[in-house]
Order: sequence, then structure tokens, then C-alpha cells
Amino acid sequence: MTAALPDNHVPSPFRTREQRSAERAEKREAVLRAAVRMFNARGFHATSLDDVAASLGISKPTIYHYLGNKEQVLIECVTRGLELLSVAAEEVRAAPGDGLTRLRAFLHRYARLMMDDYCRCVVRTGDESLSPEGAALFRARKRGIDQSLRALIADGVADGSIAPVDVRMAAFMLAGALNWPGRWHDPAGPMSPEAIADALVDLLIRGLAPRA
Amino acid sequence: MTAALPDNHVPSPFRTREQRSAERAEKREAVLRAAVRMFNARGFHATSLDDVAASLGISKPTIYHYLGNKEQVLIECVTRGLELLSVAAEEVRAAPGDGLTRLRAFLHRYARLMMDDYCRCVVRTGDESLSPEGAALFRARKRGIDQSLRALIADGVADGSIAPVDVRMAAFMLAGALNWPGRWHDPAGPMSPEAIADALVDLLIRGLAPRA
DNA sequence: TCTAAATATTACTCACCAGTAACTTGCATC
DNA sequence: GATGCAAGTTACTGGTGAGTAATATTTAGA
Repeated sequence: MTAALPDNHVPSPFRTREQRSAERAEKREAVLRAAVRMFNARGFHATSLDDVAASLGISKPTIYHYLGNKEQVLIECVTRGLELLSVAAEEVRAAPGDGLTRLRAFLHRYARLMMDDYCRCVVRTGDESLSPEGAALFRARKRGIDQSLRALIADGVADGSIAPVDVRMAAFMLAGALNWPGRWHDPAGPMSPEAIADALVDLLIRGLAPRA
Repeated sequence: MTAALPDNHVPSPFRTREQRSAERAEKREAVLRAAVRMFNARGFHATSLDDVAASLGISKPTIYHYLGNKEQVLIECVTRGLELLSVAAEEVRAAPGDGLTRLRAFLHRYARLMMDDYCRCVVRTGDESLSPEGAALFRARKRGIDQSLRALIADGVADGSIAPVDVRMAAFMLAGALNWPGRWHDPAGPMSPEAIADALVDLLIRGLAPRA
């Protein structure tokens, strides 16, 4: 965290412009982090910004100094989560391999991400918490990820590495199964996100029927 | 709806005691039905009892005439949903057949139920909406259903009709995949609950990998 | 040293909503 | 027909929480 300092440098209590701007960004980040944790634990409506502020040892107007209003706090949180998922989707789509290999890679990353605070917030946030404009944006970004997922499935069906399934329905099924950990996973629990992702992806690809 | 009437009977505007009691039950039911729809559409916290009352053309105190408080409204709704799921679980557990056959039957009924208002409410309601006592009861009943699901999977693994999977993880995966329609399914959409259930169960049993 | 911006606070306003009190009307039974 | 219960109403209370105004304090920089 600390940058390399010149010889015999006594750390100055005075900050440069960049340091101040970085500090501001860090504080903003801390607010979002505290907020997303509370939203996930207690729900958006049941969490007051006073609570969030108190958990950081500050007062509510300080939050308004960094973020416009309560909805913007939520939007920033879900946007961060959506960004993580989108990046995963893009990277996998650009990778080589047949449909099933790439789908498996995506599912694995998706499952692990679902145990991240911001991604959990994406799954736990319903449209009803947002204003019409916010909800429209939210839906659009989710649709983008869903379409990446469908494209991967369609590729696999086309190249024969995936069984000839209904693409839309398969995408719903996979999303449901992989979103669920966002609701029940306990970070303090015994299973690591990695192990959970392994097990889930394997079950989804192979199914429950015994292999002949 | 109307009972068989004696010859030449002119319907009386006066109700018997049973009729009045049935009417009361019917009105109570209508309140729950209107409430669960709104809870599903807008979320519990975002729905006021004034809104629910207005949608029925009555006033809020009337709701309190039939139900104790807002939480009790929610509890009645989720209890109805849990009851439907429990009954399905019990019937399937009592039925004959190998593990896979019975599991498939349960999954199918579960998937269809998930498109019922009360069952959707079960999935969409988080513990945070309830008081500690309410949440404990809610969790206990959900655990019961989960254990039925696990028992069915374990039976199938034992008799060889299901691949040797991790039972806990498989139960999580199945629940996630089947709960999801409760969030996205649009009753006005083109696919019937029956068709959705068929497709999902098939995907879950067979997996995405091509059959050899 | 003086000023302006950034950071934070206390102390409010305003709206919404759960829940209640007190009252009205109508039906049913004695 | 008097009495009492059931079903509703209007009009309130009280609490909570989003968002704001006014203000204090620190720090950067001229």
C-alpha cells in the first residue's frame, strides 16, 4: 500500500493532491462495501443509511457527501457486481475451445463470483427496489450477461459438445442453479467457493442420471 | 359455487351462520390473495397494507379485522406455500418406485408449484422480512422440505438409479434451479408451467453433456 | 496569513406507514 | 323491538428513515 519513499524520508502528515483523491476514493469504496454487506444481510429496504453510517463510525450526511442518494448507493453496488460478471463473460467468449469447454469455464467463474458481496447483491436485488430508470438499466445489463450465456450454450449445441437442448430454458436453469449460492452461502462455512463451484458445475454438466 | 336450491326457492338475502362464516373465510382469503400478489410484485417492505386494502376497495383497518398485523399476513402467505410443497414431498415419499423415478416426480411437482402465488412468495421472502420467531419457524419448515429432497436423492444414490453425487450439494443445485422460475416466470407468457417443468426436470436429470 | 474547498457534524423537515381509537351501520337472535 | 355482535369507516398517533440546511473544522495553496 505505501509507496517507495526517498532516503531518510519522514512521512509527512500533509497529503498531495493525488493522495487526497485516492483517500476520497478509498472512503467512497468503504461506504459501498459497508452498504453492500448490510443490503445482503438485511435487505435494501430494511437497511437505513443511518445504520450504514454508524457501522463506519460516521454520520449519514457524510454518506451523502460521497454518494447522491440511497438508490445511487445500490446502483453502484449492483453495477460493480454486473461488471465482474460481464468481464468474466467477455473473457470466456474470447477464449479458444469448444462450446462445452468454454461454457464450463464461464459457469465456474460465475459460481465463484456469486460468492462475492457485489455479485450477491445483483442476485438479491429485485427490480422493485429501484426507480423505473434504474430498473431498466439493471435489466438491460442482466440481459447482456444472459445473452452471453445463451451464446455459449448455442455454440456448444452447434459443435456437438453439448446435447441438443432448448437454449433459453438451459440458460434459465443454469442461472438459477448458480445464483442460488448467492442466497445461502455462508463465507464462514466449511466449503470454499472453489469447491462449491466445482461441485455445482459438475452436477450441471453431467446431470443426476447415472452415466451408462 | 351456488348450492342446490329447493323448488321455487327465491334466494334470500339473509345468510345462515355457516354462510356468514364461509363469507368471512372467503374475504380473509381474498385479502391474502391480494397481499401475496403485491408482495410478489413489489416486495414485502415496499407494499403497504393501505395499498393492499385499496386494491380490494376496502380500508386498512378492515384488513386488521381479519388478520392481526402485517407480519401475520406474510406468515399466512408463506405457510400456505410451504404447505403445498410439504404435501407434495410427503405424497412422493409415500409413492412406490426407485429413487430417480420418485425424485423426478417430486421435482416436477415442485417446479409447477413454484409458479403458484403462495409458493413464489416462499422463495421471494427472505428471513429479514420476519421477526426472529417468524424467521425461525420459516427456516424450520423450509429445512423439512430440503430434507425430504435430500432423502429422495440419497435413496436414488443407494439404489443406483442416481449417480453417486454429493447429496447436500445436489439438493442445493436442484432447489436453486427450480426456485428460479418463481422469480422470472410470467403467468401471461407463452410457456405453460407444465412445459417449463418438463424442460427443467429433463435438463437437471440428463445434464448438458451429450449422451454417449 | 488569508481564502476557498473539502470533510464532517448537529439538528432539523417531510413523508410514509404500521397500528389504534372511536364511531357507524346493518344483521340476527332473543 | 331491544340487544348485541360483525363489519366497516374516518381520523388519529407514533415511529422511522430519506434527504437537507446551517455550521464547524481542517487543509491546500495563493
